[in-house]
Amino acid sequence: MTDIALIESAREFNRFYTNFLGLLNKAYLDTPFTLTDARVLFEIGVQNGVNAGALARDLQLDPAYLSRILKRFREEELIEAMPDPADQRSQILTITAKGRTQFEELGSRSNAQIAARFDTLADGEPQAAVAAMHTIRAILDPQAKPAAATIRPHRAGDIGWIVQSQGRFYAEEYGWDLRFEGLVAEVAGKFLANFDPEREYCWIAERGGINLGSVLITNGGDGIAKLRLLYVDKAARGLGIGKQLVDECIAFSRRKGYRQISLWTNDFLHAARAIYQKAGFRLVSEERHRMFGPEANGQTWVLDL
Amino acid sequence: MTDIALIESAREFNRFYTNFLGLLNKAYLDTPFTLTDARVLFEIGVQNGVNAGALARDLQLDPAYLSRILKRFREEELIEAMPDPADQRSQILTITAKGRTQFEELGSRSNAQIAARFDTLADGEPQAAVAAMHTIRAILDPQAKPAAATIRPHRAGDIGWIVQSQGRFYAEEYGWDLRFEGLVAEVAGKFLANFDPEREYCWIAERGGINLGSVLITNGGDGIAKLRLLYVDKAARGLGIGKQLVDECIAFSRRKGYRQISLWTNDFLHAARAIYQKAGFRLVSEERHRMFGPEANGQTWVLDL
DNA sequence: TCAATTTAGTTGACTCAGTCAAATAAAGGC
DNA sequence: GCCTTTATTTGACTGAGTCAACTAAATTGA
Repeated sequence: MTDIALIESAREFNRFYTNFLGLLNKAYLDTPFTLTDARVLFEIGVQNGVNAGALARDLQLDPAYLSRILKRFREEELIEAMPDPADQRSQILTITAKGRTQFEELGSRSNAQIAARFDTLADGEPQAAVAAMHTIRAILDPQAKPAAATIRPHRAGDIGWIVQSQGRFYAEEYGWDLRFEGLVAEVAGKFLANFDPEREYCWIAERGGINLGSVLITNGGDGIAKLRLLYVDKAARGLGIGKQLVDECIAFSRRKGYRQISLWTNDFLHAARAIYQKAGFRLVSEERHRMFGPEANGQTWVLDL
Repeated sequence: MTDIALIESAREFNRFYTNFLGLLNKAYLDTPFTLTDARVLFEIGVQNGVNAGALARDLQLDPAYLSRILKRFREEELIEAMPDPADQRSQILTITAKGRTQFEELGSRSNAQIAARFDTLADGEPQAAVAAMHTIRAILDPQAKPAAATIRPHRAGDIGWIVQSQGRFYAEEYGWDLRFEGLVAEVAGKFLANFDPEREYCWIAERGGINLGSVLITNGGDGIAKLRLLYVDKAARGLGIGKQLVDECIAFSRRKGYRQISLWTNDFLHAARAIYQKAGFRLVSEERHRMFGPEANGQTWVLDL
């Protein structure tokens, strides 16, 4: 039986968000569409080829009411409907070019609306809000498949993100002191200050605007690529992101003609070591250290290319 | 300018939550009240003695429509309305005993509804969902924000935050390239790596768990304190945070026996320069540079202590 | 001090979003 | 082959919510 305080907190949020959405949704008055119209067109745009009955269920609309909306959309040539070959009773809905234009117009207006709201926020607040939205969605709608993480090159702010998230992680999980964060900052700072795009790279894993992971390749000289600062956020572990990042490093290093990749890790990072081992890295040395407070076991691994 | 991926994530969540609330709100069909009725009674129950005009604004309801609902509630003896002594046009609304009973009945039904949903979740998930709701509320609801920022010493992750937010800010506002972010990372990294708590400090301005500003004092040798990386987030400007941070620096530097504070800034940072001038700093040198791409005018200021 | 304007709330008239029921056509089950 | 169920459509309707005009009270400016 869930704690009453949690329930009341959820209800209070729901009252707040009902108002918040009410404010956002008033904007549809600037278009000829009602909110429900927009929801319908949008859903057809997103899952092109949807079944009308499924649409009514997804959006919790009265089928009779939806039918009228769809009829009007057909008349306005925003969508096309055709009988499902598998079941002549059912209708398959697809968006037309004209409908796609309208869909994009609605999308732009909606984007502008959220942007206007998010632009008033402090740096980090939109990310924190969206990360929280991802959390709620994942809990309340487990069937919704989270979008796959994409991997992209670094851009402004990412190096700072690397420093912040890894600094915080190692402090909280392993009790490492701030010298570690300082080292990460210096390493990452040098990477940017002396960046050689021909032989060095930084990959960022991201989903829905939220950074989830990172890794760098730097030029160690003598044909050796250095794999540094591999990290996957706790919330995104087990999804194969770490492996994807390491695979990118290996492919890049081969492409750039390095003869070997070398990396330093600590033995308590089990998931990372497993990735390295499966990728063919071998352990070449090991040393205990207290560089950041608690005693730890540093390891150097290499992969011949 | 907020990242489009964040905006689209927020919109997707809004579509999902519109449906989720739609499902919850259908439950009102089991009572004689509409959703709007319930929102009205609930809000009067929560802020007993509310002004009718304020209620209409808070709930974004047409005053004519609200008037009819309130009339019906008066007839059903759920609420009482009396003219505001301060303004006879205005009505003060209070809930009656009967209304309170109904308010609690609605509350119970709503609690049961959320409980039914939360009880299907795994252990810890309701807590995680509600924590996420608090996060969203705290960010999006200006009224929920504490007005004042607090200033605290740095902790794990803050240096990364400084690198990220300033790196992004200078890139977006002034077109500086990533070498600036690299420099900030190195400076801040050295600060942590060689930190002398007796003579150096980092202050962070924070509100509601979100960082809003920062500044460092480092030991420049020869009795000179260096003021570095002063920054206030766009969303928090004009609140006096910058001045507070600079004041902290001056007080600390005097306490630690420095003879002078020195700092380097760029002339386009007008607000920062105004703070320095008001604090008594004087301009001692100036030089044009292209360290980070576009040409800029660097300035060194000092304050004798 | 007074007239004009604005504000708070109410009532009349109305629109149309959405619901319910009955209809038709197609599919499924026995 | 017949009965039941499902998908969709259309007719009729309700009532949530909007807009305008009204009254009473407060504010503003001359």
